[in-house]
Amino acid sequence: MSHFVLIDGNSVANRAFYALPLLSTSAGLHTNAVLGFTTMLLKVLEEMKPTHIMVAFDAGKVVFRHSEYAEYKGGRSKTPPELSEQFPLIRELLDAFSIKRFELEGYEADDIIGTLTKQADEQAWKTTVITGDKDMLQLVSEQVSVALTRKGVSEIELYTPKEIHEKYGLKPLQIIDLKGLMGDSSDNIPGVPGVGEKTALKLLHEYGSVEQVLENIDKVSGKKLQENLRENVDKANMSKALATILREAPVELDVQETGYEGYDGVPLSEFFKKMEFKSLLSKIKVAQPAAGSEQADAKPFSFEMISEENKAAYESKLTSPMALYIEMDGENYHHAPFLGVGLAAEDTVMFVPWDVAKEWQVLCEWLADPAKEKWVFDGKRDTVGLAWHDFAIKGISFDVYLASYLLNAAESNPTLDSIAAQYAQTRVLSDEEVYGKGAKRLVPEMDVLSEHVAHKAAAIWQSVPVLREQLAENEMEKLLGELEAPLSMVLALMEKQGVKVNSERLVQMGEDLDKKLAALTDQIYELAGGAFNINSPKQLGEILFDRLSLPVLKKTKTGPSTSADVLEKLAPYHPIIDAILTFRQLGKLRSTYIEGLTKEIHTKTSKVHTLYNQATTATGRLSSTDPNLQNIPIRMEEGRKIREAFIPSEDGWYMLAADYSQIELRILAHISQDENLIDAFQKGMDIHTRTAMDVFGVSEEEVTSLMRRQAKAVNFGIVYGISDYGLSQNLNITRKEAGDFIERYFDVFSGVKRWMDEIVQQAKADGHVTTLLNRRRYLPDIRSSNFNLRSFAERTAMNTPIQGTAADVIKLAMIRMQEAIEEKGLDSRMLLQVHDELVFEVPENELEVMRQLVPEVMESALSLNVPLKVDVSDGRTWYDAK
DNA sequence: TGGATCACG
DNA sequence: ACGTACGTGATCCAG
Repeated sequence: MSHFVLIDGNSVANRAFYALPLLSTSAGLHTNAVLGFTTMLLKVLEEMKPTHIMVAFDAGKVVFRHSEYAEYKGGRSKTPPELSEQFPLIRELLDAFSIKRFELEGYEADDIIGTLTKQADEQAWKTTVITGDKDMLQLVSEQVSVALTRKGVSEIELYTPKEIHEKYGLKPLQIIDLKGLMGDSSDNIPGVPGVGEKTALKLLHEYGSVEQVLENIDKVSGKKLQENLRENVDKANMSKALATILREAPVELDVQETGYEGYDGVPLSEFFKKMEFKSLLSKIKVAQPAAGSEQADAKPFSFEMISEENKAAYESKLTSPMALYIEMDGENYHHAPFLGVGLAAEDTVMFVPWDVAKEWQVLCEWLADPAKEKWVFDGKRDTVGLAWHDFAIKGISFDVYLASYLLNAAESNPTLDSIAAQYAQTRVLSDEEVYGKGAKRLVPEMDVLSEHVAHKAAAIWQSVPVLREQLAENEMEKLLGELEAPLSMVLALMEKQGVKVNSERLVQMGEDLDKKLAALTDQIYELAGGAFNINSPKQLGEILFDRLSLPVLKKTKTGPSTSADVLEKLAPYHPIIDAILTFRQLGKLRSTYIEGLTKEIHTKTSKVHTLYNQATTATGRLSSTDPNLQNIPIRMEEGRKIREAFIPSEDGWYMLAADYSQIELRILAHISQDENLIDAFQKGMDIHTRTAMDVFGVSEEEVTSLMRRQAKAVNFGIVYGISDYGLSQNLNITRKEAGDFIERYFDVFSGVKRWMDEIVQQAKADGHVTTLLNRRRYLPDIRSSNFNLRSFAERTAMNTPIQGTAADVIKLAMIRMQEAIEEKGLDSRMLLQVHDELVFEVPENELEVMRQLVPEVMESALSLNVPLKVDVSDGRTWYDAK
């Protein structure tokens, strides 16, 4: 049966460009979009086996829509030169694949594809459209499916009328009405103001089309919505017209000419060589032994199932290096049962059920042998998981999880299926596909499970050389090898060690809170004149703004805001406000920190064992979950008491906390080279007081507490990438006043101003910013013509080098600190990291040593042109280490 | 499941 | 004119 595949070339190239790090050949030619395009093509050819295939491109400047609406696509950022230069290469690529490409002066790829799918419908051909553009869903029919690329281009999601109905409750053609109502900022289609996806869907479910909605405005619920619709009838109609893909373009293409019989490996491998796609070269040889032969496909995947009986025969297969994946039942590796072990090398793939593995002496020795190199996905998970089973693992020499995160921190928490799609030939199913999700989650039968795990191991094996190549290209080998990889082993120790919790203390605090909350609840009901759910912003809003007629100062998408900063302003109007604020505060302590924390206490150890996520944040910081130990209260005294429940795990020991003082501003001083800021730190001054002196032009004695508070807010703003609006919100002053502060700040700290301008310029030129240790963050919106997107990216460009370098520094300090503890044979243990703070438990006889050693190591982690300063303190509980 | 809120740096 | 502070995670409600 025929299968016609139509590819939206511009859309796929764009997606690929922004999803992959900016790779280039040794000659400096950028190739990331080409690589993404290639990966997608190989996948489509293999999985869809098209009999006919074609790629459409936009052509010419004047698209017919422009004459209808001058702003069309006005919101779209200019194509960056790094991408433009790749289009000719993509054309070359298609020629090498012998795939027909097509463009039509004055028309977009959408319109060409729209026209061809109409013909396909008429001829009843099975057709699949590949694109990243959701608008194209309007083309779906019984004959035509649309495959949307996801996660860049590495995954595709197939839509037939059934999926569209399931997701939106709409017929494919109603996608046009959906866009007409909600608009599309990326194409600058305005839509109706105040109507987003939810409202648009509600309206369409009721009335069916834009026209029907407009005819029935009077019946629509919601006064504001009616008003918006009435005032924007023209906009809605125009938006619908703009969103409609043309299906009558003058396309003169004989579909028979797009017939596809596979590619010739010779020109393709030539092209790959030119692009320096070394890893893909091997792949096409396998896929293309003889043109046209049915046997051309890669050899079927196979692996060895290891059992008690046959294991002896595979002892010699445990080589070095080797890829290793440990499958566990669940996310939390402190508890998750082990299911099995996948192993892979050049010509071996094995699966060992855990019951077999744990009794296989040779495997356990291999795991513990530091000379046997292991390539893994998340070595911390393996290390901690195995430690709970009393097994050791040594010799982890490459971690694809960390490598993939460094190459693109925007894709947080990389999964093995997406890594495989980007860097390997083997396809790995997502865990959700194998296990199901939510209540339906189930460990599958052994045959399914073993194959899944075997694929994972094989994918790790194949990914490593590609990842190594790309890390080298981006000069991030040291960042991985000397920072993130050793850090993961330090974090493994900290997580496994855990922190002892005094649960009696928590219970006691919980009982106190229960009493106070009960009293507050009565008081609030009385003041409100009836019972309601205080935790529901909606119900609370009704009480405050309807029944008590308090003024609405701020709104959220769903109604009037009841957030703390608004309530604080309302406090003078009514006594209920203070009661609500206290209720919220205490309620948070009870639910998150008493009940939530108690649930996480490990029954055997009476400790909490957090999970540090090393591959989540865009800036390079860690995050902590289950429980989150990086947001334990400290600012308010009542909350701070929670820290009394965090205690040393050995009798007579102490908690010791050490935090960097003003690390972000010190880093700013270093990277901006601002003389004034450097001077302040070299003189060891209080930085907020010094800022107040300079900004307000007063002497140290004349700085009032208000001036210092305002200067402190300005310093925060500087680190966040300042805006007058943000500062005015924070300080409750006018925008003008905030603007004046900023101006005066930049007068005195002109080096900071210069650096901020430069870093934004640099981000625009490179498309990314970096930290001192060359951690990289891509900022695709930095060239956007959309003010909001661009401003956000600009602030990020200013903040990320600062926050990210601070993360680099403390990570380095943690590695040095663990080394120091081991070298000196100390019993003290590192327990927690809270961004700029490290917490240890320390035996009494090591207190003196640690009070010296910890600040010394932390302050010398990285040498800057201002000193780093660390404050250290200790006590019987975490609370007392203040 | 997404939004609002609030805990931390 | 636009409408925001930077980075996280947990809990609760409502649809």
